[in-house]
Amino acid sequence: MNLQISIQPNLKLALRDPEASALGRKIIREGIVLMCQLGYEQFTFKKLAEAIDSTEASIYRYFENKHRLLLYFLTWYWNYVEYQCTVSMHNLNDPAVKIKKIIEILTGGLPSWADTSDIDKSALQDIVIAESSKAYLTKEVDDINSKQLFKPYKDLCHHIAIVFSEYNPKYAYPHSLASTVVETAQFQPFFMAHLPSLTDFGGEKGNTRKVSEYLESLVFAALSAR
Amino acid sequence: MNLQISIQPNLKLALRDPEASALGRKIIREGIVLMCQLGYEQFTFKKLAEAIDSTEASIYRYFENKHRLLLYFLTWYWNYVEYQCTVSMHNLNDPAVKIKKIIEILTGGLPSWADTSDIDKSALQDIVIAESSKAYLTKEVDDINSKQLFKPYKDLCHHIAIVFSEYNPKYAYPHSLASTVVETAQFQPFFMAHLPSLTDFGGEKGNTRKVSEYLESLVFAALSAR
DNA sequence: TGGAAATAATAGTAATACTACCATATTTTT
DNA sequence: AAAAATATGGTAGTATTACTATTATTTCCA
Repeated sequence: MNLQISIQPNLKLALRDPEASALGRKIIREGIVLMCQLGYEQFTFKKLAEAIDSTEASIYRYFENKHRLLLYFLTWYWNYVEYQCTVSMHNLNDPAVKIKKIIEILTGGLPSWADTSDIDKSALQDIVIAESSKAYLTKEVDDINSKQLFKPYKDLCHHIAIVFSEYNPKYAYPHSLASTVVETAQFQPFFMAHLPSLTDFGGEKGNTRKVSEYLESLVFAALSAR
Repeated sequence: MNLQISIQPNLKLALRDPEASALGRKIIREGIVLMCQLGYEQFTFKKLAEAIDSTEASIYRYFENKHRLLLYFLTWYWNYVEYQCTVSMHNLNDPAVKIKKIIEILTGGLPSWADTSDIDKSALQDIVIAESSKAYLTKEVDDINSKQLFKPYKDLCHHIAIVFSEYNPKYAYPHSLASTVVETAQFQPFFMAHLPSLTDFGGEKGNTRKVSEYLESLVFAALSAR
């Protein structure tokens, strides 16, 4: 089973396929680590070029700008989550069990099994938590959306919404609940680490189990109401 | 009753009180309109200076940088929401009614009654929706938090959490639910406008009633479960 | 009316976000 | 194996951003 196929990001994101060359792969591998360290705002192509012993101009031949590189990272991540969900639910029938599995995956609680890529998934997840909103909270959002670049994220939410509807076909807000859950799965760990008074979870780093429990109780309550 | 008193932002946010001078007031009034138009990334002090017929250097005497100006706007907004909540709930006893009122205010569905300020609240609300996450999704978050600059936001969430606990003292996640609701009240309208497939609400602009209904059902389900 | 403070006007710096150009290395095609 | 195409490196350069500094002028207010 080749994992690469299913997590291949949209090629429109990049000017040329970064997985097809040594330099491209270095841009992705090291880019993830560096953006995680510096944060999106402080991250620059110049710094990345220094880190991988290349030049700014060479990186620009792969990605128009750092926002596209961020989108590439996020696309990789959402495709990976989607893939994990698909595989995990392959032989599950009970929607309740499926929902629990989805939440476990979303909060990163599922140990990522070995795959062929050497992406630093922990760094990638930190990027998703801290930067993913910046993918769409921009004036370019409609333009980017019209190029289908949010498709993996929207598809994931849609598939989650379908499982919610399976559990309770009468529920009126499956898509809103799906996007709320996906967003909350990023925000609550961030709050836990930096603004703990916005949560009810102890400061123990990586207390993702608590976040899962909260989300489970929220989802099942919403889907079971009245 | 003087509204100004209760929505005075933390003075540590600004180098000098912008409400105390004509230039300062222009920075705030026009700054809100311009940041709403351009978005946080494209907004610059230089552009604002041109718009108010002043200079970059003069604006820097009021705010260290544009991130602090954004924080000032958000602080104003959260103080305003907190004030609206306080006044609205003054003679309410039923926690269920209080919760409905809070959600109505959060989604901006409550017509803002006349107050003495001439702030463009519609533009301010657009800024909150599109930019508020950028206040804390930065590597400076711990530094800013240690200066208490998120206090109004955290206080608001805390007060909402208290009302949730009033409704159901046994509920285990009042703070997480409060921050989830406040965040979702911003994200769902954004999705509605730009990524409608992430919601279950028709594209009719300003369909805040639907967002309120979704949030009400979510909150009451969560607080009433089992 | 004199002094302090605020603002304007101008200049300047380092960094960012690119674009352009050319030489060289590598890969692909024939 | 030679020729052609493509990828990369190296260097430069531009416009904009995010500031800081200096001095002159205006406004405030005691």
